[in-house]
Amino acid sequence: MTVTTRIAPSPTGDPHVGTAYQALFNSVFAAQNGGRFIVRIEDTDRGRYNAQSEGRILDMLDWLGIVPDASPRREDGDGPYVQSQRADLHRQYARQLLDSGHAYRAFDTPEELGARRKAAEARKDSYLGYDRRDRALGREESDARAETGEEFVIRLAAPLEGQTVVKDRLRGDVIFQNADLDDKVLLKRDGFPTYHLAAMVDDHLMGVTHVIRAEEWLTSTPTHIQILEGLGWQQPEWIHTPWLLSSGGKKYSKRRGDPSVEDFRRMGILPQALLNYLGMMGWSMPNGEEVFSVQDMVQHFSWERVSLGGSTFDVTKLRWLNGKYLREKLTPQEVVARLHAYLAEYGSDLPHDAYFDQVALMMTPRIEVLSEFQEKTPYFWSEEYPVTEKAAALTLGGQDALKAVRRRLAALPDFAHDTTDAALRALADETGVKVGKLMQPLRAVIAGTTESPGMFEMLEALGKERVLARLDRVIQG
RNA sequence: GGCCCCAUCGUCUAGCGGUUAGGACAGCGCCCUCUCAAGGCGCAGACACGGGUUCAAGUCCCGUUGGGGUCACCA
Repeated sequence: MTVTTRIAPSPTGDPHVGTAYQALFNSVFAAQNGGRFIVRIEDTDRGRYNAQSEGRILDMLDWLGIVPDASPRREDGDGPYVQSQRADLHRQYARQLLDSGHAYRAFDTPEELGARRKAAEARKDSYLGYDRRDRALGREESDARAETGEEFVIRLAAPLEGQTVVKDRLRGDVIFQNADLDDKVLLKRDGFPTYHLAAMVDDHLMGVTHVIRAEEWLTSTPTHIQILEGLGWQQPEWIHTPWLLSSGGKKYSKRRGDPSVEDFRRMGILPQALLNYLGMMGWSMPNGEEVFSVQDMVQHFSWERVSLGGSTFDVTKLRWLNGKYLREKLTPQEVVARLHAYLAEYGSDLPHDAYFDQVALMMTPRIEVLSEFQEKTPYFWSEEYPVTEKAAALTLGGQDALKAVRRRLAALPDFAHDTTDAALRALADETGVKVGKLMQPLRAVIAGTTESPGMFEMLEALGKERVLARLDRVIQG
């Protein structure tokens, strides 16, 4: 049986980092086993459905470079991969469960249920599930009431005694007492299945062999097992992955203000770096290496190396890792190409020429994320660049040095790195001042700031004409 | 509240009975240096607690505490 894994995101809003996390582990495990990884959109909650969301989730996967073997954009014989289009199938199996006695109709209205639940909470009942009152209804009565058009849901007739054991790959046997469980809704009044039914039906029909999902699903797994048993289907392997948390120790969530994948993209995080970072959340390479590719992960992945405590997402470390990719993992050509494409995507019209490459290369060790590039380089793109207070003071106080420097630079045949280097050092030597005393005012003038790339590469890039003009603009007398 | 999961530096983690408890990010210091970075070197920093088991426990067992999840006609 070929290994098949899946993610089943709900199209309710922004593409979630958790979805990317699950996509990573699911796709890596499938790839390692020569299996298939599929994406199924779970849109059975018509109330929370968001039309744009599906496309954005699929776009996110594209951007990350995670290619599903099947998805709504890549249908094969086992689809459709959009759950709402499979509702007939779900109804059919709900019916089968009903007929085999593994499920029953419940006619309680949502209002009744809500009231009873409130009462149970008020009584401080430990059992807050469905009280199973319609489970006692005879089939004839149930059929008759349904016949008259009375609305109902179909609930699982879960076993009342004994236990259900979840054989979790990561946690071992997790034992649930059936008495603690309740009869979950399988088919809602609107005729759509709940996640519980739909996911199990689809997973089975799509040949999913390993259900790899977040830990929050662990407690509903007994229900899933019971549905599978009711249908007479084989269980997949269950694997519940650890939590992704945000700084407060709470679940990582866009709603709490944590960045979405699109936010990271906008920030100028590389997809490789994001994937790498996600990979080290809860998993580590056997050799301890922290910088690794998806291919490395495919090669070395094992559940044994997954740690179970939740991991707190640290944007600072992600940024460091992203900088590492910029400096060490990407070739200079790749960096300039990525950077230019990024800037173009967000509205910049800088031409991609040799000058751009030159500036990009000298800035590479000085930025961690792509969005920092333009903020830190205004003086390369215009004669009107901001001047910091410190730089202004340096310009004012360094007039003598600036005059001397201007004279010396003006006499140079060209502004090649080595030429200006030799000239300024010679000037410092001759006048007996430290070379820094010359360079800091110069830097303040040509960059408007005291922080910049190396002086000589900067001079070479800017060129003689622009540099002298900038000096002339500030030299007084 | 019931049930379930989890627990090593601030953070991500290594450790799978015997270690001076290792690495990375962040922090701090030094070096390099024309500034800022990058880079190099170093400092500081953790086994939640209590019982067992064992010659030996961060590692195994139990309990406590703490954190999280779940108990929706949401996924």
